[in-house]
Amino acid sequence: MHLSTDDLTSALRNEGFRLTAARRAICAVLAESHEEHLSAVDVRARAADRAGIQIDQSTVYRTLDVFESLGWLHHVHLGHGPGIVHLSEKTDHHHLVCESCGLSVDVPIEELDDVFSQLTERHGFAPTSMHFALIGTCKNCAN
Amino acid sequence: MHLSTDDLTSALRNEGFRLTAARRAICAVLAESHEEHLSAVDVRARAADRAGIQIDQSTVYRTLDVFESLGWLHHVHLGHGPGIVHLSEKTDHHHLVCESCGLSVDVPIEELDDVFSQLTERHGFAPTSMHFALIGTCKNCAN
DNA sequence: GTCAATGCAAACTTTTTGCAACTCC
DNA sequence: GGAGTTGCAAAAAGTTTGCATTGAC
Repeated sequence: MHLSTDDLTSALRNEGFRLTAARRAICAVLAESHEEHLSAVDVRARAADRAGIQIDQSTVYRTLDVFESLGWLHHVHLGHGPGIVHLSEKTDHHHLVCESCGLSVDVPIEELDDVFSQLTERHGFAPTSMHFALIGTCKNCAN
Repeated sequence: MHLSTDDLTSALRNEGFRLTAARRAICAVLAESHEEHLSAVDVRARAADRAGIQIDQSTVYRTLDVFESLGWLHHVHLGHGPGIVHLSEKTDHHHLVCESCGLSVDVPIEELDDVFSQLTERHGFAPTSMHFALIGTCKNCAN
């Protein structure tokens, strides 16, 4: 169900990219970051730590770019500050961020189908990308 | 209906802030930027131009911060790049940005009431801030 | 005269880029 | 061996901050 590190590394190879220690480590971090919100900086720290090597931040950005251009990865913005990365295979979801407590809730995109198709009907606009979070107030903070 | 430059400047004074040439010019630019999407850099350029004085970018940021902390102004993100500013009095609206052509459509928040209250019912989450645009595909680009 | 506001320069954060050195295939 | 990758250093973009000077009231 979830992509493994090997899935990612061999897919990279299949696409004609070279496998380096840095890339292997980054693949591993992404494969393991199931529900986490990791920034590129986080990815670098973890990958370097995990593989016991040093990896430059620019290498991470470049590798994430490769993944993103292959459509395997997306980055989203939950607020100001760094974007966070997501393997695309993870169930597509929108991010709802509570402006009061900062809590971030993932809502599977299917659950927004009705909501979004209303938008499309009324405004001819079909939301396609969950690139920016929706900011609001969560249940707890509403009380 | 719309706030005038004088509304803004005298409101500033009433709040105990000092009126400077820079602030007057910035107020004028904001009051006149009805449906436009101006960044802080745009505001600086226009205000300086309009008043025939030089205004530092940091002054603009500081003044916009004052307005924002008074709740008179919001800044929103339509995509990567600079945030854009809005007087709060302008009808509240959400921004729909077409990822294909870049077109940005403003949707009055009332028209999203149904859509958003569904979200609240189902996910206990009430969207309150239009801080980030919704990214998708517009009618034209869908064809 | 005081204190808020400004300009200027410098720092900051996140991300991108140029380039020589390296190393994967 | 040769092209794809890397690290390093520097730049870029947007925004924030420190501080001495200015100017509003």
